[in-house]
Amino acid sequence: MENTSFRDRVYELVAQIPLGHVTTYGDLAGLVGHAHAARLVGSIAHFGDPDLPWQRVVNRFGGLASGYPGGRAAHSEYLASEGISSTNHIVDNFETIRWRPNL
DNA sequence: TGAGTGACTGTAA
DNA sequence: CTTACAGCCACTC
Repeated sequence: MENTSFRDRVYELVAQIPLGHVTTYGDLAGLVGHAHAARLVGSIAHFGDPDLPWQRVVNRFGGLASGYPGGRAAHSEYLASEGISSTNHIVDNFETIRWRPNL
């Protein structure tokens, strides 16, 4: 029995994001089978498990999230501590560090 | 139980 | 930058 709810799949994926890499809400949503549910990923991020590295999850532009606790500044600094440099609230080399579970 | 809200995306204006 | 519409599911109240 696979209790594969949308939320559980997102948890698994986010938990598997390697250090120094990031992914997008749309990608996570699509990977769990709901490409139009990017919003869900955001909701789950807010109400879900705070221990997961949501800071590695960014929007389609590779930019920082809107409601991250502490603001985008905190988010950018958090990413910097993982080796992810960012400029103007947009992660550097976004396409390069963009992680995918199929890889 | 039901309504409201949301850390998003895409297209359009 | 803004607003608007449409789509998805989970969470809070």
